Amino acid sequence: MGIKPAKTLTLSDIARLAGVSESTASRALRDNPVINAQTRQKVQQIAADHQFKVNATARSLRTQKSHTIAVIILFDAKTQQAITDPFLLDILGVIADELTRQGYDMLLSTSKTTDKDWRSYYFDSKRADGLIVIGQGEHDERVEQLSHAGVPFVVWGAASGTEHFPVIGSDNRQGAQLAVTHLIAQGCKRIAFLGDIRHSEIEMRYLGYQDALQAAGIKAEPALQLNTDFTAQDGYLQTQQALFAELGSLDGIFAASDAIAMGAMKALLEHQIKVPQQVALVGFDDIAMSAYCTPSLTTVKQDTHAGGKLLVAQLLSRINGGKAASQLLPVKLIERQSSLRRN
Amino acid sequence: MGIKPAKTLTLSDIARLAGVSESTASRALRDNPVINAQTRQKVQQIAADHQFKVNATARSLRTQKSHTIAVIILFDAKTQQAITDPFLLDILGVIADELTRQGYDMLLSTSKTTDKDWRSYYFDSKRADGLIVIGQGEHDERVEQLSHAGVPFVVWGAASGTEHFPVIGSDNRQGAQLAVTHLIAQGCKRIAFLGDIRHSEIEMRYLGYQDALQAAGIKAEPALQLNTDFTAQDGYLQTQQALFAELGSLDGIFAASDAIAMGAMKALLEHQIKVPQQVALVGFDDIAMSAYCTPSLTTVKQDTHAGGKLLVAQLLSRINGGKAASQLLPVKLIERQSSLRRN
DNA sequence: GGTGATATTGCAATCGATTGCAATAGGGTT
DNA sequence: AACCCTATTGCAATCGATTGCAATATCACC
Repeated sequence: MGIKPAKTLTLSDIARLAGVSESTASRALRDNPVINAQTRQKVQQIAADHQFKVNATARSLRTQKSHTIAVIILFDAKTQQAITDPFLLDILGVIADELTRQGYDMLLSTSKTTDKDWRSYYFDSKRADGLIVIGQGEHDERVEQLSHAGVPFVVWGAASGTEHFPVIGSDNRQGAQLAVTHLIAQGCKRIAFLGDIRHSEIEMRYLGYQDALQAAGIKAEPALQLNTDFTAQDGYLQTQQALFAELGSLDGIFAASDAIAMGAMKALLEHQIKVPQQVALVGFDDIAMSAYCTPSLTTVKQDTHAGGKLLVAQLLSRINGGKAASQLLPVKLIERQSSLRRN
Repeated sequence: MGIKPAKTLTLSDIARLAGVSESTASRALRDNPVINAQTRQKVQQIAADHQFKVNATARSLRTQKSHTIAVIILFDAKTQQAITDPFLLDILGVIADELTRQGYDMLLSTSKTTDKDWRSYYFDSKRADGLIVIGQGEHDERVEQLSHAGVPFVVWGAASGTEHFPVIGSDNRQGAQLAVTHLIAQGCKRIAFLGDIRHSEIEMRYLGYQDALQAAGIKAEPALQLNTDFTAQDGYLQTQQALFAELGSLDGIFAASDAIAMGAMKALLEHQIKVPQQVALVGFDDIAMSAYCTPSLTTVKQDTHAGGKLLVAQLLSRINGGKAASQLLPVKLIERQSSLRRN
């Protein structure tokens, strides 16, 4: 409709147009019942006609609420590349939708960028009312510090039980146990673990791996635990390089993420090792691609939908003066071709 | 260090502590050279000691700049699930890092959530100084409207040449042509196209597909163009369902994204069709997983790094009163197993 | 007609930082 | 000693919306 200079309107413009005071206009727009119904409608009509939007900045300043949540994605200092695991996208999407549904905006940042002081940067500066931290990294002290600073925040990760902040996450230990028990049931005797146990979540998965072995009376071999970054590339390299010596006798792999598993699968197939006949393989996450590689990947499905919603719910509760509690989400084993031998 | 009540400090507190006026304190913190060096240092020292951070809201209100960019991810009305393609994560990560490097915050939203009026919501409300729109969807009118509203924004997508806003994107047509020419060089004669040509980017890829066929003197068969969503699932289903009749004679597939390609590959392999011997396959994007499926996927690599940086650079230039121009980024064919027959 | 209750509306302060302009203090010059 | 210049600093207005409290209007009821 032609180019408008589009000098943005302010509340006072709307008030003037409606012939009322700014206070009345403000109250009318916020549906304050104390305002006469006719007045309210008139003001709202005029505001709508002019596409007026309250200046979020001014409102935030006055109300001391930003209605914004900062989401911080932590990841390896080592991998240090941009966020990369598809699993992150999953949960990020859920969080984004859920926050919007609740009337909050989402400020996104990666740990790479926001170097040090999230508290100051996001909270003290009033950029955000609260924080969602995804992944604890290698036991990041920054997270622990936050809890001493009175900042409302929740973490996606693995609770150790000793931390002073709410942690929402999958039951990693249980999931790993399911996975490895399944491998054992398929006849595997020597099962490798691919993952970096310095991450709390992975550590839990490692414990679950050990639980399953122990329950089956199999002795865990430390040589079969291979530190592996969260990438298909490293899954490939580790499998290739480190497992070489073991390949003859290895008959199962539990990878701490689907991306890692796919890398491992590539390495196995490249060496003409049959999956699952010679080596059975299970991943973790159930990213979209897992069902579509060949053979399709058995994996432990995390309920990202529930997780994202819960993160948001707990954080908002915390912001509104309530309590937020840690919570463990159930996981589910998805059996596919990469581990099913009888099929 | 114990729990501090942590009443957030304001500039006036800092000023008082330093024994200067608020104006002096403000100027000192902003390194205004008019302030005496000693005074400046003293104020900065005190601010640092108390971990003081300027209230971003108040600053924004006063300066009329939010130093925030809204990133909007558009996607299918149909698929309507949360953002899902790994490719998005790639470019999103680059944009996030680049914005932070430039001192901007990033507000993220998906089209699902922000229903209609981004202009009002993000710009008029002063939530953001500018917008980055990723993907044009099925020729979204909202994008065109933005350009008439004086909002600084840039789009990741495909330029048609007629739009009134800057579009940054890969040379999709050229990329598709490379891919399909490569397939033809591998001996393919009947090549299918998987992708939804209602998206401008995909439309360009389709044109490139036709270019290559034409250059080789092969007649394009409309029946071989299959509308396919951006998911492995739909790639699988389309390949399975629609290509059935053609499978005997089909010898090549060009998928408009790697995710689609992986779904297609699954369908092919499931039906014992040898890739690449019977059907050669090429994707688009070069997501991380493409190198690690089996056979590994030949694909057209988009330069997300350059793209993200360019989007940010152009937008900031536009915000600072300069011009922003559309730009086409070169792409590269990455040859892998899924299409290499002679190897 | 008087009085108190109720429904609406407006005044003015406030959120915290920034900045144009005025004020002050030294310093140098003649 | 008078005067101008420069270097620093402070005063006060401003950004736009919200909200406690006061003001006014309206109405019912005795």
